[in-house]
Amino acid sequence: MEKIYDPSRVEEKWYAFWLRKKLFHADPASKKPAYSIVIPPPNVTGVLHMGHALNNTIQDILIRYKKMAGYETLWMPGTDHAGIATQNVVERKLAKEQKSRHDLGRDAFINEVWNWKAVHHATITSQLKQLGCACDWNRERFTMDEGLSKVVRKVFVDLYNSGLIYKGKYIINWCPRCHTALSDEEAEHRETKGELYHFKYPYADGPGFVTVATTRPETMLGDTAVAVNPKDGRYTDCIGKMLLLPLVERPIPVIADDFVDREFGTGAVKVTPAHDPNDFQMGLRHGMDPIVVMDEAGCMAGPVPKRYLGVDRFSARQMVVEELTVLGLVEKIEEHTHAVGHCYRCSTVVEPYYSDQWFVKMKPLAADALSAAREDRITIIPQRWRRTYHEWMENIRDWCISRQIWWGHRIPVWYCSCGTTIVAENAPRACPQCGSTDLSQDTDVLDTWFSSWLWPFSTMGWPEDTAEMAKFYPTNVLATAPEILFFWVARMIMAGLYFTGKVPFADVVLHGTVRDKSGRKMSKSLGNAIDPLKIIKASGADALRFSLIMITAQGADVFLGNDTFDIGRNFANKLWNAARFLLFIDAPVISDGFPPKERRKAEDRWILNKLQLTIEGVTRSIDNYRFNEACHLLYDFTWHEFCDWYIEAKKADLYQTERPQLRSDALALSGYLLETLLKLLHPFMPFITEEIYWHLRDCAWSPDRPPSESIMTSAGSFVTSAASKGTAAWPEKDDALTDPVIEPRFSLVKEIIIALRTIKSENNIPPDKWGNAVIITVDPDTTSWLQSQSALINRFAKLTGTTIAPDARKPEFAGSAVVDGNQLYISFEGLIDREVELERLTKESARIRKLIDGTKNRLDNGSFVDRAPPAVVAKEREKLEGLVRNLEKVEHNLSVLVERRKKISCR
RNA sequence: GGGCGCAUGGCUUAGUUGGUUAGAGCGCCGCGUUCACAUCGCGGAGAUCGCUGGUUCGAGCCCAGCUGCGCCCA
Repeated sequence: MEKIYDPSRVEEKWYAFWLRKKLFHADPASKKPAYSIVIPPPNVTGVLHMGHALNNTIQDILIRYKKMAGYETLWMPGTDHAGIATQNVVERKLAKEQKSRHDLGRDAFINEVWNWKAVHHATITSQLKQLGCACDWNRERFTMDEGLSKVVRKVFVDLYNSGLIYKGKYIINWCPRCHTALSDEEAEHRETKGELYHFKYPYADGPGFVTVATTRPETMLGDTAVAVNPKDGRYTDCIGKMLLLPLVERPIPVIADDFVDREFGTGAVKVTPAHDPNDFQMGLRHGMDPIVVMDEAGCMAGPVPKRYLGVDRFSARQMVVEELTVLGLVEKIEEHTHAVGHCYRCSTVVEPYYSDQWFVKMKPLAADALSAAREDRITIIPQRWRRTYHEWMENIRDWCISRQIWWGHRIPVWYCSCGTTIVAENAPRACPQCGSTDLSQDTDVLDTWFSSWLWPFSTMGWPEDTAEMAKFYPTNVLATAPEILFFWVARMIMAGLYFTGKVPFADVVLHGTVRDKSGRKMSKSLGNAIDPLKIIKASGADALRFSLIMITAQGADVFLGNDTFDIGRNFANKLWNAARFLLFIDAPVISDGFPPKERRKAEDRWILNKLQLTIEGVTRSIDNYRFNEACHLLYDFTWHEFCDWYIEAKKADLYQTERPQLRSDALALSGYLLETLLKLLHPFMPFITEEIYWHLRDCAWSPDRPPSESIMTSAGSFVTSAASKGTAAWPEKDDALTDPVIEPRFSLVKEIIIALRTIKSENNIPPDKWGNAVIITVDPDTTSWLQSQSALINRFAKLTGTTIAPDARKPEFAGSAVVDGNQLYISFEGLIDREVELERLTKESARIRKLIDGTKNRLDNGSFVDRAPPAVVAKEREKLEGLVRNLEKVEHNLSVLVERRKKISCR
């Protein structure tokens, strides 16, 4: 074993081993209880980023933990065709060759995307493997594979036949760059600085004008009215009058509508039904036909003055303002900040656009999904997101599912020249009405989420009654980011309930967003992304995973810097070296098995008790999805208990050769502790734990264990059956090894050691300098207890000896401390610095006084004594007693120092 | 405009039903390397828990208001 752990030498080997052993393969025929997760499918042409790393590590922890705990686990992997994003990527590639998708034609273009997919698909999946993900790769799915495509068509037809899918002309979000409609969720609203323009619209017949305020001058070319609030006294007289729309010279009426906000601008707004969602609604209420004045590229078109034709919408805005200025119709221009929709794929400003699209009626679907959450048939973690989910469900709007792109599931609708619309799973041969074979399929494709929302059951073979559906559906957990709560999670719940009658998962675990140190979202375009693969290369997947999970509080955002991953790297190295040390004790032979109770020493009892608490805590934390808590427990136990105290304490037994049994016991205990620890750590750090476990198995400790067994499936303990519990690989708390009595006793020893070390350190006495300590104990029980631990104290505090007695003589001049009433003294000839000691003790005395004051105040308060639970009061009294006792002794030591100083200065 | 969340040492933070001497990691200071690990060990300094008020015997934790920041939806 190398002195420094090198993950690059072991990770690949173990992943291959797991695959070879088919450890990730789920068997639907298994008798074990099922536990399943479907992966949030990453974009098929994407690359692994930190968000994926966090998301998939969480899933992997759950899967490995449950597998070890005896479940038949399925982690369903797969990828998403990501319609717009993937099409954009391939179009960009074509653009470099001076080609457009139209040059290729639809079929050739789609072919091109499939080729691209074939090349890049391996990237993301191999990266998930590098991360260590225990996915069942034999079941890997793709949203556009044959089976899933069939499900998409079936679902479309079903919803259409049930009246839940319809086609119609409505205003939708249009991306002029991607040339497609977007759903409301895909239009991101961003606060944008702009201007509020005040334009005068003159009356058609006579003098005067109405001033309207708008943020989008270019749309005025499509105005069909000006609206005011009927309750707005300023405009009462204008209602019903006609205005002459400037530039276009079209007469438009002044209408009254409650929707108009009297406070906004001038209280009069222009109405453009074809280019604003609110105006569209107003248009419907007042029977106005929308006038479309832009084309699909966002350039002015339709019934606009000729000079505007083909002008880009933002240039048109300038033109309109300039021309109205010339006409003297601009009253004023104010700065104005408002929310502007941007395409979530390309950030282009979205155009509200009136066009023919397909929609899903959401209200009927939402009702069930809402009650599922209300009735806790589904749990959202952390809980605070529940409300967000409820609110979205309650105010749900219809879902625009048609996209004017080529890459995706083509809408299964055919039109006949006779006017008949045919909605069918498979292409019809002829029109059922007229028999014509001259049919053309709808050119649009479906929103990618229209396949994603079926993911939890389409991947398992629905609508067939597959073994997978029976065993693994519904799934247990969905782990994802809150950003796609609406896009995906809510819709999956709706689809699950509607099509399978079941919520698709019991728990939704929402984790935070990965950010850089200054709080900005990590993104390629910002250039602040940390590449998880670089981290894996440098420090290993285990270091990446452990660091990430350790610093990620449940549901909270994560802030990553370049040094963040040192946590996991250093921890892995610590673990490695602890194991290396134990395995280094040459030819470890366990002659006598796991030591029975009477052979266990204080440190053994203490660490075994701590281990049981750790098993319990880690298990509970994972069950509650508090992964960082589990990491902290494991980190602290491994480093600050197992390594810092236990192994150090055990060195005495391990290095000696006189008494083989002591050595054997120490090895058996250490072996048991280490293997249990490795198992608890395995879900977080799969590679290094498997590697060390293999080293353990490979030595004399495990004569009966084949080295081919994985830590994931290795039940019980190989050290000895005495300490093994359960039949699963995941450790269970063993009540025979808990020992609550030892904890305070061992803590006292630790505190005394720390106090002695502090005296030495503060007085600048080199740690290797040996000396004698005196402990004046507080009672007989403590005396005998500490006496039994004197060897440990001497070794840890690096002392030649310690005198422990209730009436021990205290040294003439010494460094001192008080721990639980026990007085500690170390006298180093001429080395104790009086001033240092004076300062230390003064500080200590002040600290205790402060605590005493607080405690006294509480106890002097009559109502506290009367009203607080007696146990709390008793505890306070006890605390006060102890503090007073300590203070007296500290004060005494202090006074001795002061006296000495006086004497010296008198001389 | 509506909703949600956050504010704890220099930095990042834990603190799950109110009673702990408020923990940790990084950074900092001092000492230390034959005997697992310098990706290390030992010790130390550093926090009136954003502000104001309230509930309570008792508030980092509960309530209200304020300030600042973030997110979501209009």
